Amino acid sequence: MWSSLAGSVSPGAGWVRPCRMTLVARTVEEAACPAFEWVGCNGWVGSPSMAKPPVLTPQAEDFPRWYQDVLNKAELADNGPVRGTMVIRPYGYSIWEQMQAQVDARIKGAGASNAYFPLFIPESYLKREAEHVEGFSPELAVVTHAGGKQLEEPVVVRPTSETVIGESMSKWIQSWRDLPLLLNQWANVVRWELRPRVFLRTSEFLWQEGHTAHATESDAAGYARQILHDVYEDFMVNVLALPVVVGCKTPAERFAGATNTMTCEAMMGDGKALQMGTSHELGQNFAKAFNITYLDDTGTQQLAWTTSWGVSTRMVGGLIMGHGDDAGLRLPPRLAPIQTVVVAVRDDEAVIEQCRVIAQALEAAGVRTRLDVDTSTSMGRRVTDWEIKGVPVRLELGPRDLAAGEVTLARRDDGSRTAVPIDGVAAAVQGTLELIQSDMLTRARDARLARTVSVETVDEAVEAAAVGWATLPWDRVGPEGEAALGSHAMTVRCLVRPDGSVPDSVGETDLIAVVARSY
RNA sequence: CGGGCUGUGGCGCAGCUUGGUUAGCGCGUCGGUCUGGGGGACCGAAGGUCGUGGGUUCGAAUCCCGCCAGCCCGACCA
Repeated sequence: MWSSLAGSVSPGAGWVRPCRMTLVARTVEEAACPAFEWVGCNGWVGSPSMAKPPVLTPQAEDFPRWYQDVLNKAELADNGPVRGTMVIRPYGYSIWEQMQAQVDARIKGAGASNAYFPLFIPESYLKREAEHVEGFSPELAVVTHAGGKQLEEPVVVRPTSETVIGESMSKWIQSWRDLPLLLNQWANVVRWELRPRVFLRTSEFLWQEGHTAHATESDAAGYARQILHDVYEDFMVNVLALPVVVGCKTPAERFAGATNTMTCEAMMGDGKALQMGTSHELGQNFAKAFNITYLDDTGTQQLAWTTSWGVSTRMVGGLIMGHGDDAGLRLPPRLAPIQTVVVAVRDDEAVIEQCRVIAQALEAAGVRTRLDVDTSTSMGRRVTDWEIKGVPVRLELGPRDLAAGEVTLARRDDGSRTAVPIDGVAAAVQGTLELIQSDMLTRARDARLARTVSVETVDEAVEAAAVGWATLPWDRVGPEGEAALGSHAMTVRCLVRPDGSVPDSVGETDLIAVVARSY
């Protein structure tokens, strides 16, 4: 619909700003909440004594509670009746649908095709790959009874589908001509969780899981990286406006059964990290377990090399916590299900008619538009509601605007309001949407840099990661350092090269570890 | 699984210490009037087996015991 922004995807040099430890001393409150943002956005910042109580719990007061408030008041999701499950409400689901559509298009662009594999997996399948079953068994939901009697072999509800898909791959792949086999499925999966959080960690969630088989290790490695960069990083940076750090997981943090796990990590509004998506090289582990073999062009039987990769509804949580402020959600225009809302200020025939005309013009220009002529609800209430829902641009039209031939354009991201002529408003909105998209990315990147500190020791990293992220040489950490970080509820989120690029393997020298608290 | 806590209209809470007629409050919901440029005001209404089972008592939301559910904090995960 509109051209992609100029910003390049690759982080390049200078992706982390080295700075003094003094910056670390800033409290979370100071970093997250500059001043009186809670009063609303702009306009009146009345005296605190007169101010109404904030609609949402301020982030600086209680970030988890703020998150809960946003989920409720923006009508994104409820808790389900079974602990750890969630009900995704229509507005929340429309956000997910946007993610699906735009990720799916990129997946197709990478050559993969969608298919569907069963929810139920024979328990024995999981057991075929030792590390895999060990990693997942604690969180498996297992069906032992069905059809009124006990099953001969229990079936597990899929926690991920490497095993069933591996079984199909072994049937479908005979020759080198069948490779690469590039599959994807959109599905729900179940991982029984002890500490659930809506969107971030629930016992059931929605995701996309890609599974591919290749003739050579380098083909598999290349494809896993193609997905990582061209699908995930590109989507997160250019659509979600979240400047993710992309790197390799340490062996301790690897996916169960993988030989290499690569990740996109985003910083949330409270300085914690969130794993937004992963792409795995599975080596020949699953090929061996499921006998995925092919005849090469010399007639020799060979084991295939497989990959898997996924992003989930967790990204919705990342979007909320990555961009949200004390007035609620802030959606980047390219993702927003509603990009612009046209609000009629008064119950006035001419005003409402003009609103309709404007909304039609916007739709015709390809802007996802909502018309709000619910004048029985107070203006202030409607404005607040649209802000909580994070709609990027709000057009307010009342008798005063109409008389002046103007409409008031309010930006959700920075709270600014300007009058624009009604003639040509669609073009103005389109321009503003592009501006918001790039400003949100810039703001998020600056915020992350400001809270990322380069240090030299594990102890310094512990201090720095209390409020943000720390980077330090990986050879100063090692398995022992990783354990030490764990005792402070911190982890190495990923390993990157000094220039910010993704290592070929974690065995490279001079790698940098990114340390943070995480969700 | 170990430690701390909570169950009262849709949501958030008060009441319990010291038992006493009709269980309150805020938000939300519904109706109405005035309003309307940043969660408007007023009037009226609906909505509750006080988690559950037992016990004490003339009388239990309140005291005692059991059970259940949930929340927060410590080991795994997209």
